[in-house]
Amino acid sequence: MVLQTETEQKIIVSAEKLFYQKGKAGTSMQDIADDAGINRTLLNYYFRSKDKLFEAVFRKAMGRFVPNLAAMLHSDISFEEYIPALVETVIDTMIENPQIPIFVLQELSSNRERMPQIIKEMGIDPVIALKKMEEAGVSKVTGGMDPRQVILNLLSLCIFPFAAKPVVLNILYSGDNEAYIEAMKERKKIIPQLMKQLMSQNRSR
Amino acid sequence: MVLQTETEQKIIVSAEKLFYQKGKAGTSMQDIADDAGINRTLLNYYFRSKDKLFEAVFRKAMGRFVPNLAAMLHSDISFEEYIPALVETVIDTMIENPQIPIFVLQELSSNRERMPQIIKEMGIDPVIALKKMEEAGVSKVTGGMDPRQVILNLLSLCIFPFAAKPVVLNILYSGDNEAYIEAMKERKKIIPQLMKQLMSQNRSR
DNA sequence: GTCTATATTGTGATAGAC
DNA sequence: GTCTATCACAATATAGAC
Repeated sequence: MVLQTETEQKIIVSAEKLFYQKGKAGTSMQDIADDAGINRTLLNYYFRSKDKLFEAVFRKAMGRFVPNLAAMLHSDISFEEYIPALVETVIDTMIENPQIPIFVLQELSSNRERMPQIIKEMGIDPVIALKKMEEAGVSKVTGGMDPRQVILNLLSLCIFPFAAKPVVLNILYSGDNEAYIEAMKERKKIIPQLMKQLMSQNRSR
Repeated sequence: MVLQTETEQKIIVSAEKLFYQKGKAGTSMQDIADDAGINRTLLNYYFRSKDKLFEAVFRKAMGRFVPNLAAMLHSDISFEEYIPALVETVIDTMIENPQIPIFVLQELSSNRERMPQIIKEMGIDPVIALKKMEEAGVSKVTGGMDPRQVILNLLSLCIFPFAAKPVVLNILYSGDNEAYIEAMKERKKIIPQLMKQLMSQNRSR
């Protein structure tokens, strides 16, 4: 994975671009070869099959987010303190590659058999994660609200505006990409504030 | 659209099911015919082409949400008061068809030319919408926070947990669909509360 | 490693019999 | 309205020359 020929890299770059935008089924090997400016059979030479090539791209995409989420779920640090850094990392990663959330979610939903397997491979054990969350004080801090709802709120606020980029950009920002990006950057400050408010609000009731 | 033969209905039902799950490119006409238990050529007889069939399914899916959102954006009622009913409607619709959000978002992102056109056709004019929002007092209520960020927060909290259902279900609810649905129903109460807190919190600063 | 040629299967769509 | 037969083409993949 570290040592790659120039051709191999060109393939990965084009495959990422097209798979992200049009999905696995919507992208042909020919499309990728054309985009990379190479012969189509080279894709098979380097990756053997479309499935294998896709898997490589998919795992690379997952790998940019899952470690961050896994770190949060397994962390011993106070959940509340962990939020700002997590939000910053996740949003920065998505600003670089806004198509990843929708890509990953779509492929997971059309491929439900492999889901649990991939999740496990990525190092997330749901049971342990929930236990750690409570140990780390999430349920105390949220004043009785199900910690899973808190996590859901955080993830929703971070990820959705990117998953829905085409709609958000068009409807709310009139197609102005600069304005959209600025708004997303602003959310790195907004979201931790909101989470803090929500959690302290709940605590005081 | 009102009077449909039995065959036509079978086609739509199967097409919805498969397009929702596997997307346009991931679904063949044969897949749909098999699922409906009819001959493949009947799809062409009734809908002329795959594009036309898909468009019918897509518009039907959009039509379940856009009117609600458009009603909110164009409404004269106080934004704050409008929230609980909107959240209830939207979440109930998604509980019925959890695959729609990811389906719509994915197809919009792989088909960016037609986007603005369809949005406009559905009766949402971004410029008017934003103006109406401010007239309706959104920016006052949010105490200076960009009203678009408020809308984004609301939509994120409502839609994301469904768009990410496969992940959420597996990681947070250990694959227990009953528990997942219960949690989603609970959000019909949680989200309006959160929004209210967020907006009054901002106002008092 | 890179190309041409080719095998095989799948796909959307239509014509025409019933 | 529904079927069979058929078309034109695109898809993945491999064998073999260079």
